[in-house]
Amino acid sequence: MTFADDAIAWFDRNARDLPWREPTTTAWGVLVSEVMLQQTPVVRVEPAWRSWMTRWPTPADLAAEPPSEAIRMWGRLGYPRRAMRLHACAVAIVERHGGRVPDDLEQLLALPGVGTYTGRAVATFAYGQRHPVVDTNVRRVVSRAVEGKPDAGASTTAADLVAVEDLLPADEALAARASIAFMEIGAIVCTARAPRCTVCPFETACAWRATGEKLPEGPSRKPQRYAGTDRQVRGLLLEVLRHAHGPVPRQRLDVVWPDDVQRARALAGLVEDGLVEPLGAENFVLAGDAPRTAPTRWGGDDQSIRV
DNA sequence: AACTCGTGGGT
DNA sequence: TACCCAAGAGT
Repeated sequence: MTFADDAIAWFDRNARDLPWREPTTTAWGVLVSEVMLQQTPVVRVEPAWRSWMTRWPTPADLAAEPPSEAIRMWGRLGYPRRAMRLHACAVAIVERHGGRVPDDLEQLLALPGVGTYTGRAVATFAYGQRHPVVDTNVRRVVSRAVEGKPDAGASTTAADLVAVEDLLPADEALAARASIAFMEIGAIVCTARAPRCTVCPFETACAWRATGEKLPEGPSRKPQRYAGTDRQVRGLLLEVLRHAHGPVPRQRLDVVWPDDVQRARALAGLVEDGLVEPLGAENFVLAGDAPRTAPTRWGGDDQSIRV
């Protein structure tokens, strides 16, 4: 038996029942799930994914609306730039690929918000191709089971892709199944802090298990602060803008954070990222929500019309 | 290569 | 309580 065989056998009995794994899920549904799952736990993604797919069943549906609607629907999933990139991704899919999510890896990787992991995940899980799909779970599993090390590097390297590809069965369909199985084992069994080695399909073959499965003492990654950072301030500002119907006066943003310098920097960052647009000197809206002025056939006065 | 970018649940 | 960490991408 191999790691892949054992992983597939385990997955067949233990896989979570997630909506984006249903056979009827489209490639767009898979892509949306993968972007939402970037750094966000499954339990929070699931309801958001259902709402999103109900409102925008195809890339063209999303592309037809302004980015502001995507940012609002994103809710509190975190890292809202992902919402904007997913919108840009939908637009690109319509423009470059006629509204169909491409099945070619190079074309996938060229889409906004689609990187090394997400591109391969879509090619593999939506289209059944054979690619190494390497996320934090897979890096950890391979690091432990194959290399005997308690944890892997912080990001995916070219060497990681090669190491994982070496584990994949030659058969395309089996390789795709092994990839989702490796991820699931990392998410459910071979977890970062409290691995459940006694129920792991790799228990007897695991190189790390053989060494006594010692976890490193300190934090393996650098501490991730939040309180008091620009990220927190951006979150507070965006929360106000998400719930606003019309333009938001600067004064309403001023009250969310006392430090003028930091607040201004955070707001400028949101504008720089394209999440927020200034409207005149003293008002702000989510990207795409600016009322457009259009000429009317009744005369010269500009009239604000929502488009 | 190192850094930024949200949010919330588990321990 | 504070800290860890979660299907990463872009610069």
